[in-house]
Amino acid sequence: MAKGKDISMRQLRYFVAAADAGQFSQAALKVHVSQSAITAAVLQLEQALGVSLFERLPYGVALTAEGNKFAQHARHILDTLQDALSEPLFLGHSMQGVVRVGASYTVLGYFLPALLARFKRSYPQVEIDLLDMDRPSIETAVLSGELDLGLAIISNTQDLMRFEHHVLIRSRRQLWLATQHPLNAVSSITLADVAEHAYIMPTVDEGEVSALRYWQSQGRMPKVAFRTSSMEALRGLVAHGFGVTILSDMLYRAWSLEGKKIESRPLVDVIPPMELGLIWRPEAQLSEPAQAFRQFLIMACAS
DNA sequence: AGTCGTGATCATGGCGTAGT
DNA sequence: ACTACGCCATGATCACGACT
Repeated sequence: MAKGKDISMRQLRYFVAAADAGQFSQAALKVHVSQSAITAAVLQLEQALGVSLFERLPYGVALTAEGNKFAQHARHILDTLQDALSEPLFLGHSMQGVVRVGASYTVLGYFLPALLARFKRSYPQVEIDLLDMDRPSIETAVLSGELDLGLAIISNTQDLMRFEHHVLIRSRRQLWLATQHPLNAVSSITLADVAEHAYIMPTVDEGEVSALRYWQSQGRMPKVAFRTSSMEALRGLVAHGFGVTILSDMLYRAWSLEGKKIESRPLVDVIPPMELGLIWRPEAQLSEPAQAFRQFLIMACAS
């Protein structure tokens, strides 16, 4: 760094885009600049750092070991900046109070923990009183005012008009199956194909009701071999080839508890996505901390 | 003067295809 | 099965312009 060149946020943005895309030209499309701008930014970074960040391949680029490490830092820097820009820090540190939040099982397990940690950093004095409840109980408690906010799979909610709501996440539903499962050899999989094979029915968070809804609308029924409310059991059964299931990407993990691989494949039939959302009482005057938490979730999920 | 972006152009290497 | 060829997408480089 003899010339004392500074590293800019722009360079980091382009670098991360390139690392994500694996191709400079694709990264260029994503950040709306020309390919040469990406090349230049990466070159400048490499010069400033004194290491090569990418291995140049015939088709695209691949991160080097150093590049991979630096990419983690770069992502963290960009995230931190994003947080700083999107969160009202000036209010956050002084704000105090309790927010009563009800969340259903999968929301609690797969969605909330990371977000709660981030919220805590910005609003250290706000306490989130988190309750594990099923969706109908959350809805009743929100309407009666026992809860400030409810977090649930609102694609299951019958009459959403009773609430103010905001959809935080739409998650595509896909087929989960073992690597060696015969369906994995089929190029485009339909519900009719799935109906031929043993099906593992998840019962947690109304999994059965929501599944049967789209099965019935296609005029078919799954061949249910097992029912379980345990996600880990479900993963284990799928990974060992005892059956397949259809669940949202939010819940998907590539490995079962024993470390066996689980594949996920799209279905050609139209299956409604899982919608995770926030509900609150229509005419309720939310407390400041509750408003802050609501706003935080909406902002965090928008990006 | 310095920064950032663009488009034209170049060299490289994989891939498909036609011919043997 | 092998080879030679041309096509194509890729990243690198350069000259130039806009902006501050």
